[in-house]
Amino acid sequence: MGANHLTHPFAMNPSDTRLRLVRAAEQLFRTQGYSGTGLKELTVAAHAPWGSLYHFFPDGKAELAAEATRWAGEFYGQGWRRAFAQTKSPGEAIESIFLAEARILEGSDYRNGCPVAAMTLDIASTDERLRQACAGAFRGWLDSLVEGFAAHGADADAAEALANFVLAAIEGAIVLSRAAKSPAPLLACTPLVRAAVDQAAEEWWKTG
Amino acid sequence: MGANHLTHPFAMNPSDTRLRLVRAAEQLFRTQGYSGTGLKELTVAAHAPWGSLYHFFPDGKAELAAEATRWAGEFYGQGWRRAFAQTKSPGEAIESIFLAEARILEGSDYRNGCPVAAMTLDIASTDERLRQACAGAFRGWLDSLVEGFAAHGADADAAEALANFVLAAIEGAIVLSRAAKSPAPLLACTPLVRAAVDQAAEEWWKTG
DNA sequence: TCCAGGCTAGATCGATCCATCTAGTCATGA
DNA sequence: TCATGACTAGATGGATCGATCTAGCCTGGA
Repeated sequence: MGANHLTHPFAMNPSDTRLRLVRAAEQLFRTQGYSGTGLKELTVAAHAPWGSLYHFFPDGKAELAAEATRWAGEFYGQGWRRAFAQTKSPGEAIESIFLAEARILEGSDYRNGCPVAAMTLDIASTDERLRQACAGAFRGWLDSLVEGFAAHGADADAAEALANFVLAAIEGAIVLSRAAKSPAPLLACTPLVRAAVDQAAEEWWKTG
Repeated sequence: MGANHLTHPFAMNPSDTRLRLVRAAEQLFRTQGYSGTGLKELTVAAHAPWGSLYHFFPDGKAELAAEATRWAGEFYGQGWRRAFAQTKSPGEAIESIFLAEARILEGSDYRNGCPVAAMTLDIASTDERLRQACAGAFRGWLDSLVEGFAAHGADADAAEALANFVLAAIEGAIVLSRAAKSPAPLLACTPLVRAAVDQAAEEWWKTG
């Protein structure tokens, strides 16, 4: 194994076992849901020993799921912020986000949907703590969208409404594409969502 | 088997135990997902004896789920067709569908989401037969929307794309509202989706 | 050199899962 | 009246669930 008596600043840091658990959780929950994923299966996928799971997450499955949700929230939020930074218009940014999602789906044989949506439909009604974790992740994504819109002159209310609309369209289109095992629903939505965003942006431009 | 020299038209009909099982399945799957729902719990909710479950659905949970999905598909599809029949414009119909969904969520403390979406995220990657059942239900809903749009002069391609867009927005908005335990996301989407539909309808009117 | 503790490793527990099986009830029609 | 089969009823099996627990490894610091 890792015989590193490292002098390293990361010596007593989150061993990468912990990170592997979180990433395996995110990966499995997004494909099979929360209840559909067993912890045994999860530790095997993470190449982590069973005992480590309860070492890092004493509260068990729910705590791990909350962490995976938080992790996914930050990860995708950053990607979306990058999409806005690398494009010239909000519409362009949204389109790139949709197309990126289509690639993720195709590349995973339509398995890798949204981990937060999967968790929400699975346990939002059952586990209040996890419901809040999901709500927090969605809120983070909404914020990244609102930020992007505001940077192009949108006022707060309009940006919030448009962000909800865009996020809903993405989440829903992912579900449809997974069921259909085809990128068609996602791709069909893309130009329509983009048109709505472009139109809104034009409005901000005029009134701003 | 089909020994129906029946005096009674309902002689060999689904006893209502079967229907109760299907409805309980639809209800529980939509709130807790497929994997998150136990058959024991389900039979209790349906006031059905355990043995009846495997009498009516010899292939067990998956067969019951497929039937529940089909049932939900037809049930909601009819509701949507009614929405088009009772309104004057496609935009109005879509708005009424969104608002009806908001009422369902509020009335169930944000438990009753979409049963088909829940099934999709839970087992679309695992059980091909159930994935197809989900795809079929979504296809039925898309058809009911396409029909409604076509009745107002939309051409086939435009109607299909718009239907995908509308259905995705509904499904996604439901997820967001469930996570937030608030009708806000759904209500924020409504006017934006309606605007897109109204705009498309105006286009059909001009070109038609 | 030796200790403390972060971490690994897996045995094991009771609960619950889905499915099967047997036995019994009841209505129907010959 | 009696046989048939649809349906009810629940005990039971075998697998798997999440969680707990003990034992031991390994490393960095005393």
